[in-house]
Amino acid sequence: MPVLMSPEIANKFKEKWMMLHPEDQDNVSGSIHFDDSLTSLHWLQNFSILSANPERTPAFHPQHLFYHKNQLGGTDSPSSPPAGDTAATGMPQTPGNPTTSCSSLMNAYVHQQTGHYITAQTNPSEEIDYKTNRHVKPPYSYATLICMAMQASNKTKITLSAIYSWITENFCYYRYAEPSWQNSIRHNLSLNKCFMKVPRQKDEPGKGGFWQIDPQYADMFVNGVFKRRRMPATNFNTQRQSKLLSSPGSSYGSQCTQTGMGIGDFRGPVLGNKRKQVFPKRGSKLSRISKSPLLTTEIKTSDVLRGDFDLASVFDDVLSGNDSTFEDLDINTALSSLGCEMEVSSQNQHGNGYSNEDEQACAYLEANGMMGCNMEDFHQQHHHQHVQVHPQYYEGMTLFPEQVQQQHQQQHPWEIKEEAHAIPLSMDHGYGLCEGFFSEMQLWERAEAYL
DNA sequence: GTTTGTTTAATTTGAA
DNA sequence: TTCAAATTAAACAAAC
Repeated sequence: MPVLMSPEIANKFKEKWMMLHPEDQDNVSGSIHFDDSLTSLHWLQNFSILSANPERTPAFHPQHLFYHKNQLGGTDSPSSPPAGDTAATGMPQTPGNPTTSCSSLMNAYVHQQTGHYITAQTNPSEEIDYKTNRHVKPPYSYATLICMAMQASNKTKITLSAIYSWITENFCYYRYAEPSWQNSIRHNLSLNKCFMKVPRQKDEPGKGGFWQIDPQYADMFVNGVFKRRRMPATNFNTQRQSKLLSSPGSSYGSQCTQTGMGIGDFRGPVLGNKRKQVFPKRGSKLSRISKSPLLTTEIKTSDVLRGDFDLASVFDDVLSGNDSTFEDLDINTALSSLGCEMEVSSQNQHGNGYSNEDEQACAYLEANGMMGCNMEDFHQQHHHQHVQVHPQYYEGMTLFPEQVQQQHQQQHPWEIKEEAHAIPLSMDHGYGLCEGFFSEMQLWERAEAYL
């Protein structure tokens, strides 16, 4: 049985569970009881879902509803879009913008196709299959597509032609579209700071170089979704910039000031409507590694702020009976993983956690950049924690810095100047981090949907 | 000649 | 409404 604390929640949850799993009735009437002392969710009720900024909601995974893993030549391919990717331009947005709230996503994410909307909850089978539908432009930005291709390739670098191939293989639209999109891809690779070119070795045959995601900006690609557009300048960058600017040797501050460090942070600021190159171009692309904010700034961040653990998915799993057991819903264990007993990766050994939401958001973003670990490894090593993790989350999910290090060593030749160090976190710190984390993920709002 | 890569410019779109 | 991200188009050069 799940261990839920708040009696009301527990009872509601129990009712719902019993509707779905009447076979467990015996257990309930038996000796098993709701442990009210160890895994209380009372604290959840203190979180303000109103204050949570959906734009910065790190933990919600729309793939949960829409991102299916198909197999095509060993690569991942999407069907319907991660709604968090609002980078779509070819795809008409719904009046109720799917990015505006988690609950709207949860309850009635709608996708427009040929003039009518699809409600995922009511009829998920109507998801658009972009792999076969040549008429609907995938609602992914080019940057997202590039990242998808890179990620699907399971290699650290990928050629332009491979990017083309992956896109055409997995998105029918581009198979028949005018080839101008390839120009846009190239343009994106060149202009987008997130991508860096890896020159081909002299003895390496072939045309052109390789491309990879600049680890400095890897945080922009989360769970297959390229974060989009500017952060609110006032609540994201202000403190961060002051810190970064005061950080010796870091040029990050001057850069992020330009655009708020949103994804698609193209090189050079925009003056009026014209872009003007200010930063060192081409030649400096490869040298950016050394000035990565991920590697030079003081806060290496909290894993708990990563947000890739989607507690709601656990609810989903349990309620859908998707190979889950009640043990899988051991919220307490999950919370332990997230903070209450967690270790925090931080460069700043003297850090006291995060003083406000901005810091948390920044830390979260930076954490993402460091978190490229293979979740299968993670799951194997931490299965004892009873945290059921959706397979589709594996790719981007990381909770433990050692996996990051391992991953970097194994798969990413990216230069890591400084390694994150795990430091013990006190309960107070952990609680505070938990609070920040969950206020961001609007967990309560999601959990409420089940009650 | 084709592909790849860079750059500029204009336009569209979305968030604040 | 404004600003900036994202897209689109195009020109050009270098490499294959």
